[in-house]
Amino acid sequence: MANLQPVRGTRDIHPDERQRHRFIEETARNVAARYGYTEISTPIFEFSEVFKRTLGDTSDIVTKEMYTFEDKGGDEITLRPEGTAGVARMLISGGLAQDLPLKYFYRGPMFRYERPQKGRFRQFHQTGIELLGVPEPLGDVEVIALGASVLNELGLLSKTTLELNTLGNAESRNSYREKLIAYFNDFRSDLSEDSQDRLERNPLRILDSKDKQDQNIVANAPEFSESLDGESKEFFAAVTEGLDVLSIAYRLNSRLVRGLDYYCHTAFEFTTWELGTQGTVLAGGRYDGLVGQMGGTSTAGVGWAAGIERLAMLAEDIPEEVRPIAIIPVVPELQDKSLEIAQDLRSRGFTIEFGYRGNMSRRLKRANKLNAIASVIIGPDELERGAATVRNLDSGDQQEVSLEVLADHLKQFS
RNA sequence: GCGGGUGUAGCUCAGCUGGUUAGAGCACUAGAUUGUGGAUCUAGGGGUCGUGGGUUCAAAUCCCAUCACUCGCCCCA
Repeated sequence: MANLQPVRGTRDIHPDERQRHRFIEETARNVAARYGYTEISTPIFEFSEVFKRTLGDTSDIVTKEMYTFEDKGGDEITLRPEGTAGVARMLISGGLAQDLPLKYFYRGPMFRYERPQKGRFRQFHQTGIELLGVPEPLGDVEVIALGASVLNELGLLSKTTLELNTLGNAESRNSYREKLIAYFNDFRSDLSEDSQDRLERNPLRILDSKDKQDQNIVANAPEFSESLDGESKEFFAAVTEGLDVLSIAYRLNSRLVRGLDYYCHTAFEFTTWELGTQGTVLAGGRYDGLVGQMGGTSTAGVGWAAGIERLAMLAEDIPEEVRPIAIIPVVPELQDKSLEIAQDLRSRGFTIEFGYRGNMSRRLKRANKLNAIASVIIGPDELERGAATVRNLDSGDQQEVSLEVLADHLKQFS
């Protein structure tokens, strides 16, 4: 514990930023609700197996990014690095396969042991949706449309590009994989060190390498589209058609691949150019193989996850917190009376700040700093007449108001 | 895990090639203003110069290590 700093890659979220996060979460939750998605939450840790079995042994998440530890009972536990595996596990352990289709929304912290960077943390937050039990391309369309709606409501759709690709079904993907390996093997020694490694573990990854030399080699690599079989092509065509119907703009990107093993068919990413290298803001795809791989009855799935920190960095029009009304006793003897009034107003739904100490001037200063919209000044003179002074802190106008109608009068400020 | 940059007050930073008690603006506290905030003026509090070691008569300043942050690679939301 060095100097009471938070653990690397974790941080405190102060009120202003938490407000931004909450706005994003609530927007996503509301939009998802309109599509019929209801909120769930799964534990933030699971048996390590849950992630190992589903994410694939070759993914970086499993090989180097998991927060794994043994608990006191000797079980191997992992803090969740993403949300989908937990939802799939929930489907199986809850016996929910008979209630398909299911539509879930979730939000919460995720954990990855990575080197922190802009827009990347060891504890970060995602919000996401999962659509289970819909093998039709209409599911992909709905999921992408929902993602676009969320970005739109956040005012961020214009700052992003939707990139779209298909990984085809399992057969198509395997045959493409073989063609790629054959192709890249001829250039093996010319590939970057990273890509030589990828050739063993995850050849599709070479396609989006940022190395110049790699890109030259990739330029002539076989195209995915040539390996797609009839079913895969048809599926993808239906997805793009649906997006066209909804006028959702996309850019086909045959180099877009996914790090996680369970994806098939549709893969998509909403990317921004405003966050430097961590530009992916909302991404997902279809994962029909996941539930089966985990040991449940094979169930179709599509979904996405969005990074809340990243969205928060982009979002501009965050609604401000409710502005309080300050109650200010003019003399110490009126503290109790003021407290009663404050309590009464709070019970009626008003947001009330009660300065704790100091003379009137001091309390007004404090009210101003709290961005109070008005103050109710409780003074002996008015009180004799059963009234208080209400001051509008934006305009400076003030007037005497009978205590009986105080609450009604204050409604103009909420 | 790998490479580059940065670390001085709560915040933004100044402090030249080492030289006495380390500075500014903003913020904070108090007063001018014993029934009126946002402006102004005055006074005040606050810093182991990230941490540890080294060089030196002398280190915020030079060297090494370490930690944190940051940008990029890997990977990803």
